[in-house]
Amino acid sequence: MHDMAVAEHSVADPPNASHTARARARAELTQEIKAVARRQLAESGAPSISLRSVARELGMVSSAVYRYFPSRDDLLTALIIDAYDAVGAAGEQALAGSHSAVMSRWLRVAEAIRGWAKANPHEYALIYGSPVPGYRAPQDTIAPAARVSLLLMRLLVDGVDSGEIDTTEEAMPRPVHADLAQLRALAAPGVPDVVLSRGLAAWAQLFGLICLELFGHLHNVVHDYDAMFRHQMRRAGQQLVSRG
Amino acid sequence: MHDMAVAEHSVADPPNASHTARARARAELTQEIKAVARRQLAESGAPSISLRSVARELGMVSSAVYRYFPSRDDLLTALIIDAYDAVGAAGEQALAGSHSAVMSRWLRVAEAIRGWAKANPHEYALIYGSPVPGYRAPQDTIAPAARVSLLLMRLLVDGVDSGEIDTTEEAMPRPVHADLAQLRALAAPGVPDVVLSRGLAAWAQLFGLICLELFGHLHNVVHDYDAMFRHQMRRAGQQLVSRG
DNA sequence: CAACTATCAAGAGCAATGCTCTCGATTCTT
DNA sequence: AAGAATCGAGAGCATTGCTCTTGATAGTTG
Repeated sequence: MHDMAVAEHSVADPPNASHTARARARAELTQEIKAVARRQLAESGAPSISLRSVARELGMVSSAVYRYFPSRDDLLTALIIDAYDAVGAAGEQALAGSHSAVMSRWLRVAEAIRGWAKANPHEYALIYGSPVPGYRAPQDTIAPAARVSLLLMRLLVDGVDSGEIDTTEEAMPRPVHADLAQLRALAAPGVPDVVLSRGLAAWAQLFGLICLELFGHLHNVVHDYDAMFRHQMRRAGQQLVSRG
Repeated sequence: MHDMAVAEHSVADPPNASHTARARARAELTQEIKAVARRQLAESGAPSISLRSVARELGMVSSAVYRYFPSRDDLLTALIIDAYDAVGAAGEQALAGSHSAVMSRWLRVAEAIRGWAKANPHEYALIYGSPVPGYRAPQDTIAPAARVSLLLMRLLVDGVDSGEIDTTEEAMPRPVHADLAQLRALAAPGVPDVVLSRGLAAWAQLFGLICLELFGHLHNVVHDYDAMFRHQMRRAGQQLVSRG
């Protein structure tokens, strides 16, 4: 659908890339730049990533970096894409080859996403916190962003197929039904409105809780974050599989 | 508890404040600076608030602003406090003098908070998005921050008192119980664990959904945001008052 | 009222940033 | 082997946050 294949070099590549010495050097340096930037991100957050200090750390001059990323925002966009990919991978790995019950898979995905978020708080903030540059959502980012959402969708599809998820119909406002119908057509064939709606609720609860925790809004309220998260996600999972 | 009374001038006031001409001028200018900064915030987001441009707009030189706010971060902190206050006020006003059912009051508060968030997205991002400067949470901010949370607490207390909220006991992990017990002692006397737990779930869902919507994570998924939000909050309210 | 002190706006200045442009040198293509 | 594309380096510009000094007020105190 969207051109996700590129997503690597922000500057146009030479038409015949990939095997000349220069192309290899370029790919490597691009990676190195991202690596240094990612380290700076992890250490002190997105706002303090500076092209100049990245260049300095790599022993080159600042203007040289612009050959690889046309602007600071493009560097950030690259990091955003990688972060989406990383959290998606973390989620996927959490239930790789596991065909256990929907409920336990839900718990595993939730823990995996939160685990990644706590391990990389600044990267999490970069993608799920306030949008940093002037409200960006370049096409390149939306495909990797969807990766983790598709996990939940697959969970819903499986749960409906196996009968683990209660599909008792329920009244639904027309515009809500319209949105859910489109979502079903796009990524969750056979999943009825009620289940999709409960899925969104669980999703919001998952990311809402992580945001509240990570951004300090539960300070002095919750102390054993692990236990609270597990407990909340267990409840969320119950309400996901069987309607309340 | 915490020294919330001050919260206005970031530079120490002269001991005999408030009625000399100079003190009045200072208070006015402090407000003007905040006003201009808030406008810049609303227009183009927190990262592009610059002390220099604020000064320029007020016809003074940049160093003069430092007499009123010792650093850019202190200006931001002032805006954060005001934002917390504003969202708190919005929530309180939504159910001012209304003694209707808990369910409808919950819906009203939720709509009010989201309404404020959509009207002031950058201010919302400032307080509920990624923490901007180096992980700040000065004492001055935590009292205004609690203001909106207390709304939900009062709702829970009222609902339990009136019997509108189902209080059937439920198994609860020990550490979760410990946290909830402390929360109960602090702000929700008489509200059992189950209800507090469901309250946190509703809270997470509310802010999670607003974040997802505001930060663009529901783009191309939800189109009628109003309807979807209302629907989700209705469900959240049902699960808040009666256990699922 | 006079003397003293605290506060203020203004200006110059410093280090750092993002980004642009030019200039040789290298590398690739034809 | 000639021509074109790409590269690293350097200088430079506008902007930012912040500090320090200076001279003019406004305030307090004798």
